Amino acid sequence: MPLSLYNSLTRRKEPFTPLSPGEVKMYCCGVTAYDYCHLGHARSYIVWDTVRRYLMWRGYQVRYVQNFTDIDDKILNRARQENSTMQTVADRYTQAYFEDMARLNILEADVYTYATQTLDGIQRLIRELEQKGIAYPANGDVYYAVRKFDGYGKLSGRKLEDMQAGASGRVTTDATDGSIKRDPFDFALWKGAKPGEPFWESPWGPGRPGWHIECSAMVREQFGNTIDIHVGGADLIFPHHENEIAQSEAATGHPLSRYWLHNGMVNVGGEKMSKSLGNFTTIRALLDAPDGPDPMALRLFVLQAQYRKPIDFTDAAIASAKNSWHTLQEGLRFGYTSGAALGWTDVDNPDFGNAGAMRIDRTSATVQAFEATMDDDFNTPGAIAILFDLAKELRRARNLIVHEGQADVSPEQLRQDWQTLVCLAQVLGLEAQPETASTTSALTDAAIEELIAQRQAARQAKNFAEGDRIRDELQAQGITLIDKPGGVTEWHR
RNA sequence: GGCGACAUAGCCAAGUGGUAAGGCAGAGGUCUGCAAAACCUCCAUUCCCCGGUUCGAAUCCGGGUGUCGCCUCCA
Repeated sequence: MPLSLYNSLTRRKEPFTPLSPGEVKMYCCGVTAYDYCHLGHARSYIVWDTVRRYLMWRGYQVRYVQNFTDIDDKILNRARQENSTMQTVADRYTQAYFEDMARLNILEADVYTYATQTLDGIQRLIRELEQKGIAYPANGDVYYAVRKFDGYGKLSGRKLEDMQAGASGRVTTDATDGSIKRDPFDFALWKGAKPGEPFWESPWGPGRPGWHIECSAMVREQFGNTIDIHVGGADLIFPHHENEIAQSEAATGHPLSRYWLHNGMVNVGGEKMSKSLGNFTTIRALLDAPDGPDPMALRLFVLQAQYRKPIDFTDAAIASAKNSWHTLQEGLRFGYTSGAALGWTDVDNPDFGNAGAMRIDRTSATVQAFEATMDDDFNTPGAIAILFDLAKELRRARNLIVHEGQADVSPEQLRQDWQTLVCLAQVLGLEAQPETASTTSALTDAAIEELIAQRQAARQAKNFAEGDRIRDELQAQGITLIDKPGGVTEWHR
């Protein structure tokens, strides 16, 4: 069964066939580096990271390019506020971006592009558009004449006439924004620098590029005329991606991208999370909160909804994701917690638990079901349900081993299940680290046994308060006690 | 006003013609001094509403209602 994905350009699901067999050229619109990333950004990059991972799992060689917009009015405003420079501000938030994404287990792009490093390509593109009569200079600015491009509106499904007619109340103010545009929908390719603003020299005078042109130039520089998949937030469809298409296709005469994928928004109380509404939570604020979720729980929160649908960010949703992650995590740690008890001989191997080193049966019913689900436009909620089946099976086995001494499934079968879980989870970017010493206790086994004996004595003396105190003390150090019939107390870390 | 989505249990969420996955929360039972952990079991006769097509619809068609996004920077 082929991988099919929903193409915003055609507004339907289509089978995926790349330009060159086995290779995928993928471009993702990145952030404007003027502030810390919020959960909307988190969702977008988690989703595209997952798509990329799945394509790789499916055997495609993926070349993934993402940009940083480091020239922009908002960065400029920020720099002015702090009496700093655009570059300083952009560098700071670019660095923060890398930190946040690493925590969310988002793979680094093959190439990161920066507006400040693409000036030549940008100017070349603008010049071509100018030569073709599609761009026109005006007072140091350069604008794109949208009416010169027949396909304008094909991605967002709108017509200039409709926008003009309907937008009467909102765009009329355009008439006062200088009136140097020939049409209110024309957009800036180049902005002339006002006194005191940073600038780059150009054939049209000193200035800086408009926002949309950088992506067109970057894609062309990195990939050529046409790529396979162009992704970004749904809020970029218009005008950003529409304008990218207009710029690139008018210049090259070729389709910019064969498939356009867009992720749904993160909502708060039913409204889009955004800077302008002020209802945003940054990734780091959420993760660093006293009772904040594990980054993997956040990842799970995002992937438990289909990527095109809106998701509502609420405390309850995060709490649910935390608990869900706990279950998955237990399953993922199965090899570390129970492998030795099952007689697995390679638990001390450096590669033990490493998905990349595992061999699993890709024809198994479980893997086939996972692929069939993911093939349907990256149905991660369905895929996660499969992960839960495996994780619960493993958790059950682990508990049987802890409580009864042995599981009711063969070590070989458990090995296969565990490896399948680890590998499939990794495709979704969900990974659990083995419990480290810091999360468990520094107590020696002997010390623990001694405390348990003390508790046993207290309980026999009906001094339950003391007994419970010892139990709580051990629990606080990550030691769980299990009182079994017959006065026997077992424990595990 | 234009364009586009979506509406499934207390909450989140799959499922696009064959009789409702999964997660969270909750309930009961076993066990316990009480717990915890664990194990077992239960938890939508029904998919926003009204019509229609069909042997059969959450799924298709028509109409309605509601919510959201985009039309300005936005992941």
